[in-house]
Amino acid sequence: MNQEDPGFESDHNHQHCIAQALETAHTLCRTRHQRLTPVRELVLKLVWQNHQPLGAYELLPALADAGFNSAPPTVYRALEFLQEQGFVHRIASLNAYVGCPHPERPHRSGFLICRNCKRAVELNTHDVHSALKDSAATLGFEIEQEMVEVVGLCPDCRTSGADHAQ
Amino acid sequence: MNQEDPGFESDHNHQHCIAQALETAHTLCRTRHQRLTPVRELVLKLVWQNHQPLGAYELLPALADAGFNSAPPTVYRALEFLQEQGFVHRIASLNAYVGCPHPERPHRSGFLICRNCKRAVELNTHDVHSALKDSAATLGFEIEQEMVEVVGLCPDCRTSGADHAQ
DNA sequence: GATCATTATGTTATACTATAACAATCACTT
DNA sequence: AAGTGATTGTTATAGTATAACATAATGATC
Ligand SMILES: [Zn+2]
Ligand SMILES: [Zn+2]
Ligand SMILES: [Zn+2]
Ligand SMILES: [Zn+2]
Repeated sequence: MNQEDPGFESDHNHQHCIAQALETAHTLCRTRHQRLTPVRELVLKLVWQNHQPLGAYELLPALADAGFNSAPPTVYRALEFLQEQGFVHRIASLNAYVGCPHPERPHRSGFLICRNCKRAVELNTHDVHSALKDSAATLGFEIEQEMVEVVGLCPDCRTSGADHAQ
Repeated sequence: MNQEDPGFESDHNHQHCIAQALETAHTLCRTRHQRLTPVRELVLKLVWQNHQPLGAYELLPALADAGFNSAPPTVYRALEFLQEQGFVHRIASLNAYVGCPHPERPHRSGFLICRNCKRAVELNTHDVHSALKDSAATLGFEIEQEMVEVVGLCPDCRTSGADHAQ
């Protein structure tokens, strides 16, 4: 969303993304008097392993490997907490979860999702929100949450000729 | 989306909405050489029974009553056809389906969804799309589909004091 | 430190949503 | 009438998410 965010640039140092996300989460939890417990931290780390949204059930094996209970409620509870804190977003059209690069302030999330490589990049939705607010105001509707999920082809997949029909 | 669409006005003649939707569907199917079979027509009618999105499994009892097979594939196939023809939209955040008032031309759908009365109103997403296109262009992303789902309070539910926290 | 209330996790079961696979039937063309 | 493709019936299963209750860990209070 900011200039320094990697977007769809595939050659960034992703270990840095992960380390940064974990550190931010720790800091925010401390100031918010919330607990980033081991299982929550692990789920956050797993969600951040790459920029592709992960389904809840894809996380369970790794939880089992780490010695945690790996029944669905465990991962869903962790994901619920992480969402409440703004550390991850749920992508409804994929039933999947992805790390948020800017959890320090709550925001309306929007995503560009590549149908080929499956990466999802969070979008600055300022202008989209303005447009939505106007439309909603016309109808007298009071916005509380927005979900914007755009599917298409990322720059890498366009140039690599992956633009065959889905 | 157009001026004459009811939006959140609850006192419109909804039988007219239904009749209109069915007639439009019949006409479009004829020109498109598609078949609006009895089960498809029934599902379309059921989805249009009100302006609240309906889950697939909520349609099954009515299918059984009408003498159709009421196993899930029946309704999912009908919904798939109706979506392909643009007669209904799926709302991903609700796992639910709602009739489209303007199936005559394909369009990117957006919805305002009231968290209190559960009604969903389709939105003109022209300005939203413009904003999205700009953001996407900056990142080199090629848009193919857009999903915009906004949750909040409709005018009726705001004035009737239903604006307690969810 | 012991007590207590609160929060978090473990565990089992189940609800909800959607599709796979194959058989039977229907509709249209030849 | 026969053949072909589309549609529907049927059974089974995959995939996603939560309910309910037991147990354990945490943090505040005495
Ligand atoms: Zn990264
Ligand atoms: Zn891609
Ligand atoms: Zn209506
Ligand atoms: Zn309402």
